[in-house]
Amino acid sequence: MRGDKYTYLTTAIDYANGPPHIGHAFEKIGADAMVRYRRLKGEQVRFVIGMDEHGLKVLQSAEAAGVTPQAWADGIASKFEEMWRALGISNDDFIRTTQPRHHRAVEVMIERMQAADDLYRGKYEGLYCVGCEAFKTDAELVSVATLEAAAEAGTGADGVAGGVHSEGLTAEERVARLRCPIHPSRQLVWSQEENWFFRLSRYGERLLKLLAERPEFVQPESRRNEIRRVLEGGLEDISVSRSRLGWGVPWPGDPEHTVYVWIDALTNYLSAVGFPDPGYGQFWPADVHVIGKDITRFHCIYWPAMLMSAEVELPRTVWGHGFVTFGGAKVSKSEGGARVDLTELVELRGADALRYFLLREVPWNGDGEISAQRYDERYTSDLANNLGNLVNRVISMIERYREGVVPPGAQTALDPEIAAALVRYRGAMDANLLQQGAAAAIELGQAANAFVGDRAPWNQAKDPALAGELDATLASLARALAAIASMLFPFMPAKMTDLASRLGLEAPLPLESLAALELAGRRMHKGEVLFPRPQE
RNA sequence: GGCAGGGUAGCUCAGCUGGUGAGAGCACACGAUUCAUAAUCGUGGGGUCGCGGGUUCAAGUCCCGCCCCUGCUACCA
Repeated sequence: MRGDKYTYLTTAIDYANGPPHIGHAFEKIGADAMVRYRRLKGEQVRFVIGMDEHGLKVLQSAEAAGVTPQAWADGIASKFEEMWRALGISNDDFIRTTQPRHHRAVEVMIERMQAADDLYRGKYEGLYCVGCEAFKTDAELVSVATLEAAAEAGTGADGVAGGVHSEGLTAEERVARLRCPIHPSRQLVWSQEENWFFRLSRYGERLLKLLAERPEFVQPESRRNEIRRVLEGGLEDISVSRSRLGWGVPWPGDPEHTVYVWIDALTNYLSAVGFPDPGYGQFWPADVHVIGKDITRFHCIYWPAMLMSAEVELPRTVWGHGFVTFGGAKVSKSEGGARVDLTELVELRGADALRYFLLREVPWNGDGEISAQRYDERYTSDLANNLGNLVNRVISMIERYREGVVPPGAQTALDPEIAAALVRYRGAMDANLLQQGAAAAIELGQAANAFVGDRAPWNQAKDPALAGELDATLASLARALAAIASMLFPFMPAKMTDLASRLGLEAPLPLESLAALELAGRRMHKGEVLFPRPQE
């Protein structure tokens, strides 16, 4: 219907001020599962991940490390790319905001927005921290009273969480009462600078209309309701340039300014597919922007408004996933995730087990809690006992009773269960409910295990008159394993490719081919235990 | 403070527009089985369904009040 249009799926680009942690990984793993599922359905997919490398924090990190900001960004970017390779993330491209192709796209966006008369020079004023060389918002500030309390408690300023409510206070009151937690001894300055502004206020009605006509634009629903509330409250124009910050895309025609984060970072989704060259239409509009729920506003308000202004088609959906918490602590991208070392977690049981665990444990449309104990339990019960053991016992029996070759066999009671599991699986995966998709596969494993008990193939094998029954038992079980290999491939690409090869297949089969699957004649081999039980 | 969502077995959660004895998975106990990774299958114990009122023949399921948790409340990404 859409010709050879690719399915285009993106993740948020990560900010280059620190190494990757589990919050970054959760998002990429989930997005990768969505991508691999779509490929399994036969879609041609473009999957892009990237880095946001401009801005103050990158500059500061680079200075602290004594390197140029570009060198700093290069280092961080390579760490991220290494991690994505280690986790089996199948992105086709890695866009970086310091690349020339991105600068070009940003410039064109600005030119178009300018042509629409949506950009103007205005004054931005607010509390400015001289130490940080940056304006600060309420969310980034603490009150003097809070600092004093912390000092009394002996915890110091480091542990103080930001976040104040200063609406209604005069500039003088704000200066007197609020401090930057990074530079608590310095007074903030009420300052102003001339910036470029985007007439976001023009787009409120059109955005409300967008939500009404295309509710799927913001998913899941809980995120959509939040966005609607913001829109109903009315929009103000936003400043989109900075004059005191050098590290960014120079503002076209006004090189004293650099492009501030919104137009810069969000435009990556276009620059990665070649915008403004006409070929970008092969990929654009994006089918799904996968993002963390904390940045839905930027993707569901700023971004579509910018695209409307520039007369570029809007993405189809924005998916705002939730967060992983570890022992109650948020481990999102912006919180550091210091309590869980991602590299250690990958090494513990391998990338595939981690991918499975996260997506099985944390709903893709909400938050979830993980722990080391939980990982143990989930791995042992789902992967080692249920699935791994099933693979082992089925292939063992085929080797023992049929020389390792799948016999031709009639349908059994298990086959309708395979079909039913596939229906549930597709329903869940099409709705991006990855957790439920994984559950459907494991439930099929449980059904297959129960089926083995019911049929007792070891008894069928003792009576030559039951040879046909035994054939049917083994053939059905083989079909179940092939189905599971495909269903779990988006979650565990390496392990399921391994499983497929043990089943005599080159790779997990496309979903379409599972309906009328015939494996007779395939030679199976058991191999090493697929998911070893944790050693005690 | 306002808005939104949530508080159901030890843990993670299903329970849609009110109605047969309140469920699943994991964990635990017992039984069965031997193809298999001390794995598997079956059975069972265990819950004042946040608290207090109310509507109704009947309420986790509706209404009111309260307590607790989470998210959002716009220019950090």
